[in-house]
Parts: sequence; structure tokens; C-alpha cells
Amino acid sequence: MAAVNPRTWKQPMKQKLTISIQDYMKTIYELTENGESASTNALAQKLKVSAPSVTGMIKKLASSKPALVEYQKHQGVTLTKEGRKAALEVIRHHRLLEAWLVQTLGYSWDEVHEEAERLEHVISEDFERRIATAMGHPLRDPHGELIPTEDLKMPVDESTPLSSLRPGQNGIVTCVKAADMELLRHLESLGLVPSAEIEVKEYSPFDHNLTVKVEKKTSVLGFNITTKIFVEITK
Amino acid sequence: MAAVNPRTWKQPMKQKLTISIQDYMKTIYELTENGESASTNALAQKLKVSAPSVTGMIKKLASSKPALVEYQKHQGVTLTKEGRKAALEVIRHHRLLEAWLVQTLGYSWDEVHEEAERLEHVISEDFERRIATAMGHPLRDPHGELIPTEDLKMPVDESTPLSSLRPGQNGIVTCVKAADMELLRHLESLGLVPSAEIEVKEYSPFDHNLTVKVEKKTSVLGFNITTKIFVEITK
DNA sequence: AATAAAATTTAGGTATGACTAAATTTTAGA
DNA sequence: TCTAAAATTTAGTCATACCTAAATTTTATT
Ligand SMILES: [Mn+2]
Ligand SMILES: [Mn+2]
Ligand SMILES: [Mn+2]
Ligand SMILES: [Mn+2]
Repeated sequence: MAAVNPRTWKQPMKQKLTISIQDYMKTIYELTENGESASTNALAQKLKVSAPSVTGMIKKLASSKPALVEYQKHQGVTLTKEGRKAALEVIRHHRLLEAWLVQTLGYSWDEVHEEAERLEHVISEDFERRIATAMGHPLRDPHGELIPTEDLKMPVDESTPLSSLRPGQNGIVTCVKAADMELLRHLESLGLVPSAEIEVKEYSPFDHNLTVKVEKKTSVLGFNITTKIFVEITK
Repeated sequence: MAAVNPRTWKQPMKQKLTISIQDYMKTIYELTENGESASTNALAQKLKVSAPSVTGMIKKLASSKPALVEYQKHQGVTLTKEGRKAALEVIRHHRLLEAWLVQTLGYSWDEVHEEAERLEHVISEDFERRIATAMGHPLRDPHGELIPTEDLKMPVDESTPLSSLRPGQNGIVTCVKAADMELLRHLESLGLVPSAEIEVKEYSPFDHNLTVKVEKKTSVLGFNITTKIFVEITK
């Protein structure tokens, strides 16, 4: 119910990270998945915080023991090993929660995100274990995003973006990487949800449009959509 | 994900109360249920915070618009109508969550409290509605505590403390008002849980001990226990 | 009524995590 | 290579919610 005096903290504990820090870690993870470092501005935008606030926080994270990020002025940040663990812990919470909310409370996949965004920071490890067990240790969340394992490793994703398929190829949707609720609802109306089967019918080399067929429905999808849908190629 | 600048708050909103404030409201509610006002020290103890911190917070709550508490120096605090609503909102969240965690994740009644204590502050009204609906709008939590209604009224409790029963009277347990996990587990081992049927066998006028029979098990209970168990008299 | 003890408030700080405005550094264009 | 724009950091504040030590007020007890 109450707070802990930071001055009386026993150091060598698995210290609980603040909600802010947890959000920073998660966001840095997402921005550095491609291998590049995360810029101050990109973080500021994603976290909806000013750039100076990011600089301040980043300095703190870099000088904490153990350091959670690697930081060089003007060069952005990357996660340390410790930092990656912290990020994956939050991401595991988030994705398990999304899956659980959809399965047990009938949330739709475009509604869950917000709720999970707040719950992810306050559930116990016990809660995490209970929902994981109750769902039979799912591999992916409702969007198809991979759930970090209990020992905080991120499974490798074998799937490829729909944009790389060509006419004649088929696939099963594994993941839809979209945050926008409008877009999510649109894709759902087209049947483009995880585990849907897709046939690629046509490809337009100029705009990279793909014509795809999902459950008897045919749609023409632009490049900015086909790069967000990931599939496991079946043919 | 980020914070709101309090200086740019639009006033006349159903402003979201901070977690600290929510905990103060809940605790003040509990301490004033008997009709008396809550003292600074009692609040400090329950909230695990220093007395000066309580004074400071109380002043803020009293001068906020709308005021959440009524406060007179050295005289303790009581809740305003607004304050009571705020308290009941948190209590409803807490008790619905306890019921939900026990029903769907197999928490035991002595484990749920802590988890609910943190979740109560972050679930949405939507989440509240979903779990209430999923459970068929339960009247009581796993301890038997009454759950405030959706329109934030506290139902009146018809039950009486076990301590007021005498040999020959029977009752059904409605509520066990104990916070201590050890005690809760002990009572459970005696079968003293909500909806258990109790027969009062003996009464010792000197120490107010009651000998009771629950499911073929007979126990002698001290006054400090019998005042914490509430029953609906059936005979 | 006087005084000691208990309760409460005042005074002065701290940590966290935001913000704006100004300065600096990096980057990219001519 | 110089320079302007963009990105980033520094400097200085602020709100929230705690804290300890000291002062004050209330309350009991003679
Ligand atoms: Mn975890
Ligand atoms: Mn979050
Ligand atoms: Mn709480
Ligand atoms: Mn509510």
C-alpha cells in the first residue's frame, strides 16, 4: 500500500523497476529489434514524452548498477543483457495478458492493448505463471506476436512478410504487426487474422500491391499493409 | 504510456485519482465505517506512512475541488459524498478482483488480497464490467465482504457477529473479517469459511468463548475470533 | 489548574519523472 | 567546406508523495 524509502533500499536485490522504466525498456527493445540503436527522438515519440526527458532517463539507466542500457551521447541507446531481460519480462507480461483477456473476458484483439499496457506493470510473477499455465503456455499473443519464454528468451520467428510472396504462393497468417485499431478492425473484416489461410493471386510490380484470397474473399493490399502481415509459407 | 502534466489538466473532468489517493480514500472509508472520524495516526499506521505525510495528503484532499474529505485540524477526517464514491469505486474493484482471481485462477482466499491491492488501481471500467458480468454480479467477495454495487452504493449487511450467538442457535457464515493470512488458513482448516453452517454448542460467560460445530468438527473459539466471523442466523 | 504524554502539524528535505527554453552537436545540402 | 536544419543535451523548474526533526495542540492524570 505504501512506498519504500529509496535511501533504505537494500542494494543487491532483484529491485523492482518503476513503471516508467519498464516502459522505457520495452520501447527500447522494440526500437532496437532491427539491430540499430534507439534514438532519443524516436523514444520520445513512442513514449509520448519530451526529448529532454528521454535524455535524462537514459543517463540514469546507463549509470545504474547493473546498467540497463548502453549509451553514448548523440548515438542513441541499446540494451545491455540485463536490460534485455527487463524488457522481455514486461513484454511477456503484456502478451500473456492480451492472450488471457481475449480468451477469458472476450476482449477483441483491437481492445486488449490498452488494458494490458497498464496491467503489465502490476501483476506478480505468480499471476504470470497462473495465466500462462491456464492457457497452456501459448506461443503467440492475439496479434500473433511471439511471447517470450518463462526464462526470458525471445523465440526466433520463422515467418516472412506477406509482401515477399508472389502469385501461386500460399501462407498461413502468423502475425499482424499493427497498432492502429482502425486498421486492425479493417483487417479483421477481410479475414486477415492469425491462422487465416491466404492465397496470393496477383502481384503488381509498380506499387507492390498484392491481390490475395482469404476464405473466398479477394482483396488488393498495398505495400504498407503486406509488410505488416507475416505468414508461414505453405506452398 | 506517459504522464499528464497536472498543470494542463482540464478541471471539470472525472479526473483520475492517483494510486496514493485511491489508497487513502479506501483506508479512510474503512476507518470511518463505524461513524467516527479517522485519525491521522490511524491512517498513518494503516497506510504504512508517516503521520506528517498523512497530514499533508489530507490537506490536499480537503482543499481539492470537489473536496474528497472533510477535515478539521486535530479532529481527523471524514469522507464527503464525492469521497465516499471514490472509496467505493476502489473497494468495488478490489472485491470483484478477489472474487475473479479465486474463481478463474485458483487463488486461495488468503493469497488474493495482495494481488487485488495492486490491480484495483489500474483496471478500466470496462474490465470491471466484464468480470462482474462473467461472475453474474456477485454480492460478496471470497471473504464474504459485500461488494459495492455498480452505481456505487454499499449494500446493507444483515448479518451478525458470531460472538452474539448463544447455545442452541445456528447460523450460516456470511463473512470472515480477517486480514492475517495465518488466521485465515487456520479458520479454513476448521471449516469456518463463508456459507459454512455453524451450530453453537456452548458459551463461557467469563472469557466469551464459544464452542461451535462445523461439519462434524467441534472447536472452541475465543472472543477475538468470534467477533470477526459474521453469520446469518438460521435458528 | 498544572503538567506530562500522546497526537498532530509545521518546517525543511529528498527522489522520481515529467516539462520548457536555450545551448550544443551532428547531419546533410549547396 | 561551409552552413542551415535536425537531433540531442544542458539548465532550470515543477508536481507528487514521501521522509525526519521540531513545534504545537489536545488529552489525560494528578
Ligand atoms: Mn514475469
Ligand atoms: Mn505500459
Ligand atoms: Mn492498493
Ligand atoms: Mn469502477
